[in-house]
Amino acid sequence: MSQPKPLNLPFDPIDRAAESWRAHFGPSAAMAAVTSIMRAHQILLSQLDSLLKPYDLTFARYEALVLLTFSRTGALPLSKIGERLMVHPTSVTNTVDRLEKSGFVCRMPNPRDGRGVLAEITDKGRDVVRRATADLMEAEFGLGMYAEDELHRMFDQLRTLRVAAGDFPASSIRQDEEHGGLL
Amino acid sequence: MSQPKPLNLPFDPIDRAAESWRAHFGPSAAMAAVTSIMRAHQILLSQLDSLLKPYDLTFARYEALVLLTFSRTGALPLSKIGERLMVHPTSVTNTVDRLEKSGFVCRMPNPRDGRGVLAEITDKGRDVVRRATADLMEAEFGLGMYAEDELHRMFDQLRTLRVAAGDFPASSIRQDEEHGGLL
DNA sequence: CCCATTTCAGAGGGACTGAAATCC
DNA sequence: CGGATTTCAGTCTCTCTGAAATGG
Repeated sequence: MSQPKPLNLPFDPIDRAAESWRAHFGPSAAMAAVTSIMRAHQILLSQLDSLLKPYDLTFARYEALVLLTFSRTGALPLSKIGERLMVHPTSVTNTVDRLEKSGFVCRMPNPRDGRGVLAEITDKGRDVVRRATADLMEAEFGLGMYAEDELHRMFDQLRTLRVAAGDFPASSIRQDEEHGGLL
Repeated sequence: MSQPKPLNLPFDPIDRAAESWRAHFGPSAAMAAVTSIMRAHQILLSQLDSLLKPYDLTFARYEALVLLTFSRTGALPLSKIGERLMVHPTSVTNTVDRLEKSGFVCRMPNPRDGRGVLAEITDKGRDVVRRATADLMEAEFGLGMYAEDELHRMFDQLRTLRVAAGDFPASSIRQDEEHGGLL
């Protein structure tokens, strides 16, 4: 990932593909939607990663570091990190390896479970989170073209997909988190 | 990528992260939205890729093959493929390499430009597209939990991001493609 | 000569499998 | 013992950079 590349086509490539799709296979709103999500992901990830590059971070590593910032003691078992960030155990090991090499975390034995390992954020790690977060919020996470209520609607809309995928039960959704209405 | 993994948390990890974010850095709807897009991408890609795996295809390779199906002659210059699919030239070479090894396309010299190379879809390629497409439409591209108007709104909403990223000009958007209203 | 197209070599990140070690 | 946690080795796909070859 580097630049989001301007692309600068004279037309919408996804819309054009959707038209061809309609002609060949019949209408499929899902095809246009899924392709849009793929492209949105690519745009956002490349913007965020190039923003974080000067800090020797990727978005995945930044997320892990922020999670540690949020924890009371600044330390979490790797298994907990994987659960919260929804990534594979071996990916957590890899992420923590890189963060450790950068000096942002250090591994500690888990005093409450001899099997476990804690990743603990260092002062250097807390500092880099502060500076990187300021940059990300300034850049509005690459979503500055949306009003706040649009962002809430996007969150609500995509949550339907996450619930259907079995991430968590719909029953756990808090009432005041519903933004799809007339707000 | 393999399974979308049930995850089965008792709570929404993104919502929980958003709450912590609010407490530490102040409210940021953008953070929750961008994390949702990341997770949605992960869920959809793993579902589609595991669906396409029996056909020796990934979603990226499938997209290229479909693009060739849509072309009049069944052949396109690699540069055109990269432009339409929004991928790097070297990624196109890689994609076509794999499709060629699977026997789904073959490389031909471009009769209209000695520098160029055409990727031409084979009969075997057309056949695999037919079968894979049937599977994908049956699975509704992993978006079967949404009504059609919701999918249209999602497309419209994400198009704003793609326009802002410079993919194509807003002025090229066709009027009858607007679904954000009262449809 | 400059530019476009494509390929190749190499690096990087992320995600996965399977096997092993360690400890509950 | 079974089960959980973590690591390691290895594979895979995609993406990018830089350099080269070819031809408009």
